[in-house]
Amino acid sequence: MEKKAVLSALSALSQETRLDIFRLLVQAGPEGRAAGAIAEALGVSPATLSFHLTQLTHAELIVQRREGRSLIYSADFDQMNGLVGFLAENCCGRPANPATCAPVCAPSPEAANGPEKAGNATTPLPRCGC
Amino acid sequence: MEKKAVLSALSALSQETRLDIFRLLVQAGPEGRAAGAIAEALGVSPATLSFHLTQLTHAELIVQRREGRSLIYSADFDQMNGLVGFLAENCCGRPANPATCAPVCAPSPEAANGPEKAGNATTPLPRCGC
DNA sequence: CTATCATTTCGATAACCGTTGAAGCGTTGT
DNA sequence: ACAACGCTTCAACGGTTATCGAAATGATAG
Repeated sequence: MEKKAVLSALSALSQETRLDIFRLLVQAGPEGRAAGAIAEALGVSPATLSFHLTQLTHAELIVQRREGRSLIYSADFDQMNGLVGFLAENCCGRPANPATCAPVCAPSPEAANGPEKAGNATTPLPRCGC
Repeated sequence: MEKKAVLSALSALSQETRLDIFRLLVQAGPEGRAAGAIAEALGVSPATLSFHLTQLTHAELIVQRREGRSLIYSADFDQMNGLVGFLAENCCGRPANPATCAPVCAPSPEAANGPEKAGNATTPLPRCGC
């Protein structure tokens, strides 16, 4: 993923309404949601929503398709993954130090279910090679 | 990680100079870099750099410490991880669909070394529970 | 204690961003 | 063909942000 693309993705997500939209679509999965449904769910005016959807689309974070007279938007998961990869790239320099960069490279335990010990570095961490 | 914190982190990173600074510090690891060294490495004026370092510090993405007459800045890896976790939270709704959200939850193969098949969903993916 | 060095703060300017109401465009149903 | 509907585009405004030179701060070294 190129720096320019990452920058526009971060720029797009750095706005509360757009972050809400994106997260809503991430949680909605590939089925996505109609523009009107998003507007209602988040309580924003159609004009404002359209503006933000354009921004997110231009940042290539979401994708549009037509269904009847509605426009359905859904998250672009590949792009989202590329973003994370870019930030963690070459983390902790070389040689890598598992003790410090492990949290970045390994999925967070709190996102799965309960909090656990984060220090079980038994398996290598694929993202940065720690 | 709270939405407000995520928002200010994204906002801080959505600016080219700050993204450069942060990535430089991510790659520098816990040792960090002096403000002057960062300014030289990125070719920005001291005043401008200081402004951006303040922004990143206020977003809690980086941390400051003193060493001799220099101020050393380093990335806050916990915060970075929290950011990623927040974006992927509850991805693809319930029930989760591994086929579509796997790329988000699993570390990207391109960041490790060479590109591989991304579809080997043999083990469960901890971040979103797919 | 003074000089020097690294970094920050100040003040001002120009560019960018988010929001809104009104108007426009394409699609559906009668 | 016409009216209703969903959504987007337009034009304009108020607020925020990035950048710079100059001056101030804080810490070290001699």
